[in-house]
Amino acid sequence: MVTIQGEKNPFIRNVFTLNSCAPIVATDVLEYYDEGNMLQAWCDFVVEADPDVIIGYNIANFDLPYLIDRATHLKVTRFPYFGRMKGTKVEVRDTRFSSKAYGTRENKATNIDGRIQFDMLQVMQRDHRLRSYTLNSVCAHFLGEQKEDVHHSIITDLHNGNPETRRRLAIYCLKDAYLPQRLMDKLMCLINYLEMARVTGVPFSYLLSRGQQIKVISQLYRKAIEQDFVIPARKNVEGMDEPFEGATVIDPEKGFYNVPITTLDFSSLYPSIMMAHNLCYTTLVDQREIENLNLKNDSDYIVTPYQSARFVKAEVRKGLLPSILEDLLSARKKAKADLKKETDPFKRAVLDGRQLALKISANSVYGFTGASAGQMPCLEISASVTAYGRQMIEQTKREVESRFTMENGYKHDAQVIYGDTDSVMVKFGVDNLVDAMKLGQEAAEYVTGKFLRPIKLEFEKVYFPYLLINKKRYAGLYWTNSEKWDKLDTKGIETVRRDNCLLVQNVIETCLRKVLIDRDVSGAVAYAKKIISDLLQNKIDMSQLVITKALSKSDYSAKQPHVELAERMRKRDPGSAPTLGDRVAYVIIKGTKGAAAYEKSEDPIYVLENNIPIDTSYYLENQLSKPLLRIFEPILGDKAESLLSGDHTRVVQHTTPTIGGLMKFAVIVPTCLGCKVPLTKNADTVVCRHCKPKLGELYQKQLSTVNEFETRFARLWTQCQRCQGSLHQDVLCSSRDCPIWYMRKKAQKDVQDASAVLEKFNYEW
DNA sequence: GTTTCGACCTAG
DNA sequence: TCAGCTAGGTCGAAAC
Repeated sequence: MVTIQGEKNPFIRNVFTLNSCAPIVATDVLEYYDEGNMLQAWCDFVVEADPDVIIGYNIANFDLPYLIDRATHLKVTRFPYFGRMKGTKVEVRDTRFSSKAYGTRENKATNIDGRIQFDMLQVMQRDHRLRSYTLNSVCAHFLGEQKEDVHHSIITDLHNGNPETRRRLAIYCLKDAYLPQRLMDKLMCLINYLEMARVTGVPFSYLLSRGQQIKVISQLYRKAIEQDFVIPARKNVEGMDEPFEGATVIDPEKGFYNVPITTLDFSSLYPSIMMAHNLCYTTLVDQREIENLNLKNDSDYIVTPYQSARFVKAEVRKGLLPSILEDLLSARKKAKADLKKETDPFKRAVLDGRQLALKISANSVYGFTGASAGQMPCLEISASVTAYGRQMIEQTKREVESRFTMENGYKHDAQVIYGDTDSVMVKFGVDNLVDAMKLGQEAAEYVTGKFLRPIKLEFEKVYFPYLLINKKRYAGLYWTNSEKWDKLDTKGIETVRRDNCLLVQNVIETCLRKVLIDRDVSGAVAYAKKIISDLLQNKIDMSQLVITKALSKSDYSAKQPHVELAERMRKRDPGSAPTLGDRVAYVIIKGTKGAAAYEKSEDPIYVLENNIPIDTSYYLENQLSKPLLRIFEPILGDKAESLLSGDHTRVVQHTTPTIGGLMKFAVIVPTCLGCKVPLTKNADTVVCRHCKPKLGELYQKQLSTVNEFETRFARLWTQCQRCQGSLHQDVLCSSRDCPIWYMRKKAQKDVQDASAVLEKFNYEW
């Protein structure tokens, strides 16, 4: 039902994992035959166990509100009092959180005073960019194990079944509670969040319910009070919402470089600019103040490149922001030093995450000053920072290109081929790593000398070879020492984007590895051709073709595949349809000729259940071809075109639908049976407005298809989804010939895993 | 048929 | 008192 675990941290008494399915099952185990009694017993148990922290997966938006609702419905009036404040009722309220970084999301918030809630789903969504955030896929990603999802619609059946089905349900519930805890332990989420709360001085709950601003504000308050500053309650400045110019991205010299490309980076560029020039609210001065205080240019204050904004020097008054930044960066330095010493790969990942978090926190100080919708926007600071940054990257380019020349005794003229914000990629013209690194070191030191402390240009890595596709898009083999490369680094291209299908990601990744690591261009071409051929012959697993996109708005102006699908799913089953902020998974199915993509998107599970054919040519033309051409064109030139034509594209296998009526229905839905006009808005009417006057026979036909479909769909839970053989247990097929018989194996393993869990906690059933 | 623009996601 | 920033590529629907 619940798992309780003591934490190493002496301040946390225990951590409590919640899964609201559990009480339902517990009716058997605990002999509370009345659900109301059971809920009350659960509440009493929580009070007795007195947890400091309650964790779970999606507890904030599902389990807690569900329990409260259920108790209200059953009139268990004493239930909502499991917080630590006696007499304070636990209540659920709706909130809406909207941020550019985290997206817009409708949330429920439950107050359980005195107990921390830590929803691992929210943690995962904030800290990790994943394609899917189901417990299943997150665990597969981080723990290498998964549970089969139990569709909510069969939970009641499992419960009302027999001891065996209830046992199965109980195991699911236990795993549901156990996996979030494993996840939390392995990623050290709780510890990292506690540290973040300590560093920034915000209440723990803010870390999951609020954004970056509150953290900066909080640090600002801390520093301000030390120096007897009072922060104005709210600055109501008009015209603060005008945009300001950001960073420079140097025009790339696109192409494939089979020579070492040296990368030079400013470390923490924006924070170091703010520190170097003492930029802060407390150091900004205007003409009147300069006159009143008799300040002198250069010796007392500096003029920045943004509209001649003026700031006093640190000797006159040290700014609050620069000292906050110093704290954050020294903490990061320590994390990085620890990282160097640590050998355990997982702790390394954690330390790496921590230093990244501190870096993000430091960077968001600049973002905070530029947040026009925020509490203390100050364009003088943010725009000065970016203006300095632009000057610096330009100057760096000039310095490198003017010093490393044949005229100055070097073997070649250096050329900056690309740069973004705080980095420059330099082609020194040498053909080996040792020289490229030596020159990089020399250049970094040379350029650093041209700037104020603590601004520092660092040599970190060499790319060799390097494929520069466009601004913010490149790939290269990453070297930090000349003996062995570190990794294949890709930026911006399909391998790191989540809005492509896995097929594209894998093909591009493999081709890049073949080209950049194995130096086998013809092998890469052959591989790409093979995949294209497989795709057109339907040999690619559907899981490779699933595309996911975030549903980020509630009102869209243009039609899109994932938005239309979410709407259709809501009509089928409002309970399991994606909601605002969720990622919608879809595949593109065959439809009428010329139909738009948004008419051909479909839920992968639905497609699997109904054996709907996939539009493979869409995947070739709209998903694979352009990314492939982009990486092969710089290498092969015009010959790259041959990838997309030739014998391998000729063999096209047309799958014939195996379940006629079903198939027809599924494919026909998006268009009118009468005139083939796509049905856009009222797809549930099945016939378009144009045809409506003469429904008659056509409508009847459609209705019977609908009926047939619904009957068969309802039976799917007792039939195998592929071969229609009868299922003796849940979704396990009885026929070994069935193409999805492996599901049985998976499920068996699942039971074994869960049994091990049971044993560990000495549960008896 | 071409251009514009909204949406998504990423780089830094 | 909800909400870090700008630059930029790419895709596909809508507008022309």
